[in-house]
Amino acid sequence: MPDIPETPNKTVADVRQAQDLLFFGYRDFTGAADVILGELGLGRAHHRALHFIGRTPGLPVSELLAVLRITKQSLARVLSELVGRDYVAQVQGHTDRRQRLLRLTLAGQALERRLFARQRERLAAAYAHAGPQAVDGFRAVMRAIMDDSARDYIDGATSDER
Amino acid sequence: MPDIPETPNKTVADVRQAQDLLFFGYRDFTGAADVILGELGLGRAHHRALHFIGRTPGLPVSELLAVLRITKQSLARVLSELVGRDYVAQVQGHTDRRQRLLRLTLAGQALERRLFARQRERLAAAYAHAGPQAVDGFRAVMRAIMDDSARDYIDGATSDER
DNA sequence: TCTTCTACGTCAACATCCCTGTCATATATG
DNA sequence: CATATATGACAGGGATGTTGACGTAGAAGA
Repeated sequence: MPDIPETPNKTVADVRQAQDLLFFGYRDFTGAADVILGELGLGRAHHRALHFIGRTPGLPVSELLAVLRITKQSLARVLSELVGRDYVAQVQGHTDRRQRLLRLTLAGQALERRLFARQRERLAAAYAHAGPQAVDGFRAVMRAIMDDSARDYIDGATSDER
Repeated sequence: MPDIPETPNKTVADVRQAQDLLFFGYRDFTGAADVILGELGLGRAHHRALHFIGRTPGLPVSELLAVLRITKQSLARVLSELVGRDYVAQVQGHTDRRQRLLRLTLAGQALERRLFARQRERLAAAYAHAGPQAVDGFRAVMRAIMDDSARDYIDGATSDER
């Protein structure tokens, strides 16, 4: 299998390196919040839900499902626990009353801030170390790696209330 | 809780954005290989093991454990399956015969290349779109985000045989 | 109004991947 | 020989994901 003509060695090395970078970077960035999550008996799935609810207050369940790309049942377990512990509140939609619009409670906001703080420390240090130009490059590459739908979501979703 | 003095809004927005970028970017990059893995009845854990074994042929089990940061039992299941399917070969260490040095078989190399190809397409397009300067920035930021130990590993581990 | 579609919740059953704890074996090392 | 290390294996459990089926409330069109 000659992969030299189609795939220069440089590209191969690039991809291997990118795999490494993404694996370690993602692991250590997300892992920064694990201590707090562990204390509370929560997992990363809870963190992800808190993040996206905090990011877009008032989003309906269906949208959160689409963003996380997990099934309704997987989310239900996580979400019911977050609601049960009073981190997340559900209110009936105004235009469509079938919807349950999700938002963080005050306790949920406080928790998310705690989780956030750990990741903030790490990221702020990394950004400062790499410099603003590198940060722009990081953003450009990460945006280009993800699916179109994810990129659209990031672009469209401001912190607008619904 | 006044977070304005210590944490400017700009930083807060940066961290939120970085969470989004890393979540979607990592998900879609790793997900690129899922189709092939699914066909073979393998999971991402297998892919990670194949990647790091292919990257550093002849590494002992203990080192793979340290890199992946999972327990011996978690790895054992994955590894025994890869060995059973003849994707990975174990050879006794020469200097320390207790060690089982891991390397990919020819079938393992072929599989890893297939998985690799999917991620390569996505990454090559992203790198081309973002440009070389952005790629440098991406690398700098990802390196700065990860733990020191991970950065050391990346720096030290070339594709040297052992 | 009646029918159909949509948004959501829930239950059962199961798969993957991770964990802790314990024990055994082979080999290295002092 | 005693101890430490590298690895393998077993029991049991937990978090997170899956598919499939069913029910209810409400929206939306014929």
